[in-house]
Amino acid sequence: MSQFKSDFLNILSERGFIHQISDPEALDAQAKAGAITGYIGFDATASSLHAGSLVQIMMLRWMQKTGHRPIALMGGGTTKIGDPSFKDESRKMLSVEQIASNLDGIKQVFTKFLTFGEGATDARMVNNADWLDHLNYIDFLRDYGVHFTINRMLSFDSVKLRLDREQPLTFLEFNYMILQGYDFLELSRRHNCVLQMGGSDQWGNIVNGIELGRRCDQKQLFALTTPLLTTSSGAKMGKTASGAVWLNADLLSPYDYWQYWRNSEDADVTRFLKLYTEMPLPEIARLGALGGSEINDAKKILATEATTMLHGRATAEEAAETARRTFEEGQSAAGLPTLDLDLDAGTGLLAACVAAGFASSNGEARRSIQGGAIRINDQAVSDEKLLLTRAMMTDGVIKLSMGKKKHVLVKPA
RNA sequence: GGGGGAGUGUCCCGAGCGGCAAAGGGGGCGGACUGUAAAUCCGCUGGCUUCGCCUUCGUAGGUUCGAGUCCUACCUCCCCCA
Repeated sequence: MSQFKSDFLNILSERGFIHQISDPEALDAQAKAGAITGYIGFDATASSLHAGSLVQIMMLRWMQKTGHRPIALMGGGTTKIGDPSFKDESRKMLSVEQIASNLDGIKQVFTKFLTFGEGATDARMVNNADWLDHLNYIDFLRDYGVHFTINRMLSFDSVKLRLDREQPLTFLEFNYMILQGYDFLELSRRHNCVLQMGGSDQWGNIVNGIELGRRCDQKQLFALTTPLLTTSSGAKMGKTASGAVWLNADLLSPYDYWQYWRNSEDADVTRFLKLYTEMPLPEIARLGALGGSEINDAKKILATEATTMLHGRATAEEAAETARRTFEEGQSAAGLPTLDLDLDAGTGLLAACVAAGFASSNGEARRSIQGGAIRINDQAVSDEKLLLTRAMMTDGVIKLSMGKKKHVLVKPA
């Protein structure tokens, strides 16, 4: 991609955020000429965002850092519909109460990445329920429905998956892209917002908004999408076996968050450093060039920097130190998750494994033990009927582990 | 309204002459090898008080010693005709 004139696009481009831009030259010129306003929408489908949304959040942050004004749009209204883009089946409908409580959970994370306020480059948080909830159906159809043709909407790739699979695409969901387009128009009118960013799966939806802006207000709006982010082996960002990589600390501890980045694949390190940290590019290039086992140092830096972005420097360092003692010295480092159990009467090993989250049933725990996965104080155990008692404690705790990476410190209740 | 087809292990895809806890993938977890990586190989992948018992194939009934498999009704979806 050629050099841009604006800092904003240059940085996004160099760091690998850009997949497509609707009219790069014109957007670049506007961003060069003065502060622009751009937004990204977030739907409230869960009580926390996960690592998959991190790229979007970082884009908003860069936007602010380069002198522009970011808007975080909460999908209080659109979540009631559910985005069908590239989904092979419809999502369960969320209750209004559920959406409201999800929004509360999601909001907190933005304050860590953005500075909110009323100033020219202060970030705003708005909720599309503010305008979507009160739309008058007939008026809306007459004013905006005329600008959309079914012919065109059916041509979008985002709905093809559903249609090709002969899965139902309800009229409710089909309206999602219209409402998202309308959001863009509304933000452009209310906040002079000219840019919508999002994942590449959002391209179709965003372009609809651009179209609407042109037709209704003769105004040029822009789209900028990020590449679909996967790990080198093709897994989606932000999902692991044990579930999503949540950003809220009450759902995923800073230690586990640090571990997520630490376990990145070699081939991803450079890309991730660019996207998920603010480290200067020359430094990243140096780290990325490390070969063999030295790249582990780069991964530790990635983990600590990425965790710092979310949880702060001190917490990140603490997670790094806990990991260092656990993995490099093999100690039962304080800072590992702890678990209170009855050690006087003794607690069965199976129950302890379930309580520690190593297994979801006794049967699963039993199989893990038979497979040699469970260790007590770093000694493999094979007796599934074993009782955990005070006699096993060293330094007041029993270290219970599964595999190389999962450890819990058991304390007397 | 008429005709045809589909719904399988609560992660997904998907086989399944009436004997089935149900083939095979993918994914995941664990082990070996390594560098807390990748690749490769091996094991596990419904629940329990585990020599056995219990619950699973859209839902509810029925036939049968025995039903994911056959019959009936219903639900949901797809296609064709009206």
